[in-house]
Amino acid sequence: MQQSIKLSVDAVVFGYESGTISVLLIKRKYEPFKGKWAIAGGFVLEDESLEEAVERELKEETGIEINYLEQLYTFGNPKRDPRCRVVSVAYFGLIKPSAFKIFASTDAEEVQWFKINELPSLSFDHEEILKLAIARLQGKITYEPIGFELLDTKFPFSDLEKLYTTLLGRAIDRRNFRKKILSLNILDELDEKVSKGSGRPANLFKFNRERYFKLKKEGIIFEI
Amino acid sequence: MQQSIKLSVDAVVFGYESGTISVLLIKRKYEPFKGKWAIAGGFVLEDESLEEAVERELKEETGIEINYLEQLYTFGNPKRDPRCRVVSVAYFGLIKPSAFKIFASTDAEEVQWFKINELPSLSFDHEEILKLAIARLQGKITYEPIGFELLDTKFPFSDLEKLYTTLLGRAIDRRNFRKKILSLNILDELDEKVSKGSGRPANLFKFNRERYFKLKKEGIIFEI
DNA sequence: ACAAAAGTGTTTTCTATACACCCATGG
DNA sequence: CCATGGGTGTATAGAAAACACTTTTGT
Repeated sequence: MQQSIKLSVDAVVFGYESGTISVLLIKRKYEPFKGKWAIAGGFVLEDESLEEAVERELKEETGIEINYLEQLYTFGNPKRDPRCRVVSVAYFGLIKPSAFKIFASTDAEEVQWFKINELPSLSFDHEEILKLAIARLQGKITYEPIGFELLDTKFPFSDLEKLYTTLLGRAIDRRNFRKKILSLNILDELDEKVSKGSGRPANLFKFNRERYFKLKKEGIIFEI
Repeated sequence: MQQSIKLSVDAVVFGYESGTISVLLIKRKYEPFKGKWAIAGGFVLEDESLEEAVERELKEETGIEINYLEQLYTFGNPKRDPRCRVVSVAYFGLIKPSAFKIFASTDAEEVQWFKINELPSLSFDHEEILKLAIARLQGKITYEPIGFELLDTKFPFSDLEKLYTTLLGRAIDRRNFRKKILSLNILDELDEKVSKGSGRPANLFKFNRERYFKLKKEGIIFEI
């Protein structure tokens, strides 16, 4: 049996900054879909693992290096690529946009952050992939803590609150939220304050790595 | 770039009968791992979707047709197959063993149900795949109802209770469990009884398809 | 009558939710 | 002194958990 299916990886990278969730997209330099936006990705090399492939492609096409990536889903519709049969393993990542300078190279003509409610039309079946990724992101916050990968190392509590508000798409009770999060014991309160121009300066917190990842593994039932 | 990665699908099929969870395995007819046990699977054909491929392979190798299959994870370690680079998309299925006659054919020399705590050593990285599948099965019951695919159409309530006890690996409170499940409104009580030799005969129930799948889609938070 | 499995309610405890005022700073 | 965002406690309602006896059948 001669099989000639190609294998690619794609990465949906989410970033969070000042109250909005964005996705990193590239503008394709070559056909098919030349000039159209797409999520970053490319073919897997023969001797690299899938994770190595996503990380390499992300680096090549956008300049970012990411430390949180998880497998999302594998898309194998025979017609998803007009050229030939391409099966794509999609990944899902979270970063702080401020931590990296994005720049286009290789297959990308341009790289840009798009707010998730202001997305352009996309190449291939990337809209479907993105839709699934967004659903997963929203689902995640109900069973594990989120934030470590998206916030600065030191942050005022309101940043975390705003992140959750944004992800949930609705207001949350500040007092109950604080109670809940603090009871999880994943934050360490620092002896530092930060002022945002006006108002009372906020205490800074940082995630306690160890307890954060422990809780993430165990899983929580998280009702906000 | 000339890529020669092969793509396969594998299916972990779980069955439940009289208090034990089993997995369907095949004994390999050819090298590599000839004579060793493995989960069913095989290469994806060029013009079929991944789902079509799993269903075909399952039918060919074991004789079963399954109506509940979901994608589990894609395994892409470069060394997972000794012959060449093979990336495998693993699926996860549930059936009632009683509903099908299993029989070996094509690549399988033998097909057999194995209790999940009495597994033989497996080919390739199939132990890893199975481990993940078991974890997923256990995780599933916390956020959606389980049972429709695993139990007979008519069953006494104690069957469902035993299924949960088995999946959770611990005892549960019968009264609270019954209250919880009945309040979900996914069961219809029948006007039939069944006796198991001794003891009071049990009322039979069946799943209400519509409400079961509706709830499955919505998701539940399920604490037993 | 007894062994074996089915069926059934109430109380207690915990957790989620709703809700409003004071505090610290900058201008 | 006022505008702005930060920080805090209590009361109520609802859900989960703990818990034991009665019923129906076969032998």
